[in-house]
Amino acid sequence: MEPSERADRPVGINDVAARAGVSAGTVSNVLNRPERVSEATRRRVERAIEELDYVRNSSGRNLRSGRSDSIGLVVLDVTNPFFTEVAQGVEDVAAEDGLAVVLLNSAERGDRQRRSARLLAEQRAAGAVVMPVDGDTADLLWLRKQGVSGVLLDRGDVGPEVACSVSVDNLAGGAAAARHLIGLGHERITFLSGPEGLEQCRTRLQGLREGLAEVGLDPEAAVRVVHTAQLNAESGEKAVEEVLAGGPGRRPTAVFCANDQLALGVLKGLGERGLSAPSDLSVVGYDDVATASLVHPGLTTVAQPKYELGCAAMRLLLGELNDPDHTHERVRYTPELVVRGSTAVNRR
Amino acid sequence: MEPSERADRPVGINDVAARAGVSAGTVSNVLNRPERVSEATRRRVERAIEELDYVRNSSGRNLRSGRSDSIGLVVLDVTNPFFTEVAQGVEDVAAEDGLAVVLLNSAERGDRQRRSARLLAEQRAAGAVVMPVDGDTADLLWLRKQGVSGVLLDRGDVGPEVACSVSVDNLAGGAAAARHLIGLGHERITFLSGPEGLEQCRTRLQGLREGLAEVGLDPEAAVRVVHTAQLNAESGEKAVEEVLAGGPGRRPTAVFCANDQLALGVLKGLGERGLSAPSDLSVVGYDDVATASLVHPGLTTVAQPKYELGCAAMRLLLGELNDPDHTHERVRYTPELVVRGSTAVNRR
DNA sequence: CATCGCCATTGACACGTTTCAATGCCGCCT
DNA sequence: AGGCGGCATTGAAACGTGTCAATGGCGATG
Repeated sequence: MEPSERADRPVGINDVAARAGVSAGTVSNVLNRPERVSEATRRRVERAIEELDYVRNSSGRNLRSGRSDSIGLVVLDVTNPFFTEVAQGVEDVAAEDGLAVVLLNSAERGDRQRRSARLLAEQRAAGAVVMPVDGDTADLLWLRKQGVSGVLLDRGDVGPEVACSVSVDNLAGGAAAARHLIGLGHERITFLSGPEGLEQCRTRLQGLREGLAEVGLDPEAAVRVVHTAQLNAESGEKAVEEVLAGGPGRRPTAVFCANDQLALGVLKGLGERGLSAPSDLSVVGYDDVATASLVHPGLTTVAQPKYELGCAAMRLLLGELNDPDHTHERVRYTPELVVRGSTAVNRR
Repeated sequence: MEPSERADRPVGINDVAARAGVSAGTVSNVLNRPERVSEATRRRVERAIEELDYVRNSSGRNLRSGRSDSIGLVVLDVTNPFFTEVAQGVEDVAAEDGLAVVLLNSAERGDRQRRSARLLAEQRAAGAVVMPVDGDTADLLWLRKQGVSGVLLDRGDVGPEVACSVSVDNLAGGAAAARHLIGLGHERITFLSGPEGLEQCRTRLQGLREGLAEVGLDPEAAVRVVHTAQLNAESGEKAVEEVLAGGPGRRPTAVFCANDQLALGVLKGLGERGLSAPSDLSVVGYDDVATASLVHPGLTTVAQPKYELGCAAMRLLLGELNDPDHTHERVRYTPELVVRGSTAVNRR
């Protein structure tokens, strides 16, 4: 057996150069600007690369260029299908330009978001797509100050003078839910919200109220708000009791949840009490995650274009990276109501 | 306003050194071995770091050390909650040791798995946790040859002489499902499998057969296999027709699905035909994803310790990274059946 | 035949960090 | 007082790559 590996020292560009009988610079050219090197030597170099199993060292490369060729995607909860679908969109578009995507999970925690931002800055990431915790854009701005272009996605808000952003019109989403429920004759609606202070929830609630006001209903009287600790199914399930109990007025005939996860929890909670949607309570969710169409009855929900959201964000980022004098853009989608079985006309 | 940023050249360790009136080496020491530097200078350096907003460049650091401090996690489908829960486990354990996790999505495609492996090799990742596409461990082995320690997770198989691995006993899982269904009086069972050739599916099926044989039933007569194109809900929904049609014998009274996603699709498909589990068909899934407990009826399923799987894999990897003379281990979990409403005694 | 220009290739340097042997300083012991 | 040990700090080298001005060879042109 021949000594195929002369030493355990990793093989570098110089080893390849030696083997092919050329200089290191030429090898680098073969890798990065193949057109500048003659056919013959290019083949010799390529063979050497293959024979030595050379893989280039991106530390060296990035050090030299001052920039890495991967972008970061900071997501609020890898476990939530909404975010992973967004991630798909980002990945697919990034792949078109040969950029690698590093998926980072802030788990809705400010400290982890900060850690992620630091990591990306240390790696001199080419860019970042950030869905900020609690709409806290400080880390995004810090990243930009460090020279890492960042795009804001889905939450939070910054002026178009500082960064690109992609969002969905939560006001319109809330209003769409309102119109749907009104059309079915519901006039006492509970809004099941997440933790207090989430801008996202507040806006959807406001949309709901405005939708009610549109047809002359008094939002204050018609809607009651219940807060939960987290935007997940468990919280939704626990909240059922409080939702059903009703407010100072009567028991509600419909509930509009800030989130599909919450809504799914509510559906489960109803089942456990021998009740069900829509006969005992009409239920509307928000997001249209895959599960929404799998449960029975299907969940009526305000659908967000998740995949497109990711694509759009990545496109904006690419635009900023490639175009030297780029001007920030704001892309805003309008959500669409998807009607399934969890809502029906009010019979009370 | 003072010129807070003298130039747009990024600030490096030398700028910090100059500002603090020390050498670059000392700054490096403050960062990496603070105990070697005197209290006074340490504070001076820390102040300079803060004032200049210095963040260290990991390219330089990694170049010097020959190794990066992040590990890669190659996952089959970011969209599937099973994998994201595993990812959580990996992340949490990695965080204990200050390692960053780069989540890469192979999307069940061999070429993307290869690309991911290449990326990790180029970055000289500290290690990798790989869930191989089709059990194809070639890329894992290649990574190891490149000096990147890799742990095998959930699928595929390599001897303990080449790498650590973590898996769940699919044979036992299949048998558990079998015993449950037999106990309920089912004797004609359809196994709803994924694409042909998936080792994972084959083993679960074999477990099912062995479970039946245990009580003297003829596996060949009792179980029929239906293949789907993908392991997702859509495929499951489409397969309902074929499942219900039954084989050369009678129509089945129960279906055991290779995957919760498939099972959820089946439940939906039944509903669309005015049928339901468990009265028309008992349904058993595999994985116990969150949705399994949210649908109505709840999905009886073979639960895998997803989070623990991720933790275990990362622990093994850490062990290999820290212990110079490390010997590979094989960790194997036993799944547990979770009984919910989608299965009942056979009344036919 | 001499000169010019073109093209492929080279060689050296820069990127930002870590490491390690060498330096200088101070206090302690004899 | 002189010498020695310990400790904080320094300076230079090294990591692997990309870039760019300089080099050398070759063919074409006058």
